[in-house]
Amino acid sequence: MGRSPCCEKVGLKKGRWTAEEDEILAKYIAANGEGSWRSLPKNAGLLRCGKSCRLRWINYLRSDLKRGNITKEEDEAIMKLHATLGNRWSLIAGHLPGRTDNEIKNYWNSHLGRRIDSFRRLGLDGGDAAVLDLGTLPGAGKRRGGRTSRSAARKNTIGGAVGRGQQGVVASPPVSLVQSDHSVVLDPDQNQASSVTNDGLVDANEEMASELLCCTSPMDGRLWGTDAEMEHVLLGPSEESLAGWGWPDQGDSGVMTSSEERGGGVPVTSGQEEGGATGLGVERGPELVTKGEEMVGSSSSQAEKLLDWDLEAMEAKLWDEAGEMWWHSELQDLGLHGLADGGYQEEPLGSWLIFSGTSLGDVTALGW
DNA sequence: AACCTGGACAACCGCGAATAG
DNA sequence: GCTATTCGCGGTTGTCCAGGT
Repeated sequence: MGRSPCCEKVGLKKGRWTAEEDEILAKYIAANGEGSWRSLPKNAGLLRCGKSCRLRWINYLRSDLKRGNITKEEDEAIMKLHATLGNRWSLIAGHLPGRTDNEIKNYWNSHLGRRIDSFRRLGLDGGDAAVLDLGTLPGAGKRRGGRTSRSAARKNTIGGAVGRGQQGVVASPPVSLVQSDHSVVLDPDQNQASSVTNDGLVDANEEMASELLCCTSPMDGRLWGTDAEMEHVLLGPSEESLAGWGWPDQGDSGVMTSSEERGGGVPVTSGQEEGGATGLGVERGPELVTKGEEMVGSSSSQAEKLLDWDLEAMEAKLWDEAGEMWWHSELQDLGLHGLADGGYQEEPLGSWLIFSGTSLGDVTALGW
């Protein structure tokens, strides 16, 4: 049985609300209160769907809404809450007075998600425990519109270009792993992961903790992780650790994930699992590629897909500053230049970073 | 100066849950 | 208990705008 539309759509206005419409809606609700959204537009004299009126009121016109930029404290709260609650935006919004679920969702998609995505890309660091301040990462700070830099010219979402609006990282929040309605967070004080439900912490699983990635410190809001964890961030947990955790089995589901559509080979769940449980996306990288191993064929190709850094822009910057592509010669020194199928020919800098084990610190020391 | 591009945010859409009749 | 309706949520798309080319 199909559902009847929430309201008669013929002749109804769509798109941006005008100031006049806002005024009519606000006055009507002030006089009659919220609710009865279906009949509201007709009674108020608005050519809008009741659903649209509700959205407009909840997300924009309500007097208790807090306007203005998300504060640093709110930013940190969102990070922490998302690590625990996942994409349950309404629940997160419930902890942030004056903020709407839509606002937080948009903020996450355009700010925090990208920051974490950047962190994950930068996290292939052979050094000590990586600790990055979110505020220092790309995407931090309020900014409106406009192109950013040369790096913006190349689409840098997971697996490459995605359709407008998909915003890449949305489907795979990296800070927690979910089985059904459980998510997993890591307590930096105890260095262990805990399984979390809506009701709160329910059990700790140290074995899982050793396998799971964690990038967010719930305590101070900074990205956090040991070398091993950073490796997991980029290369993914082991097959065994994911057993029973709803890892999307390519070919079984019959539903092509967005990454599969892109041919990326890095499965990403759609975010909302069948059956109502909100599933955080789980992203797993290719097999671990160890420095010093023979780097041929699919392994190195997979590593490059995983690493999908903005290598073109990075190369350009290094070229600008160093005046030469010295990594080419280093690859030659490693005896790797010229491999037909290594993948690095298209991204020699990426290959050099992988093969040489150059760390984030090394790259940033170069001014990147 | 005109066009292109990407970021930010508002709004829409579809679905499931809850509720009313 | 069944069906229709309403509500609320999360994902997605559309639009605006400003910086880059």
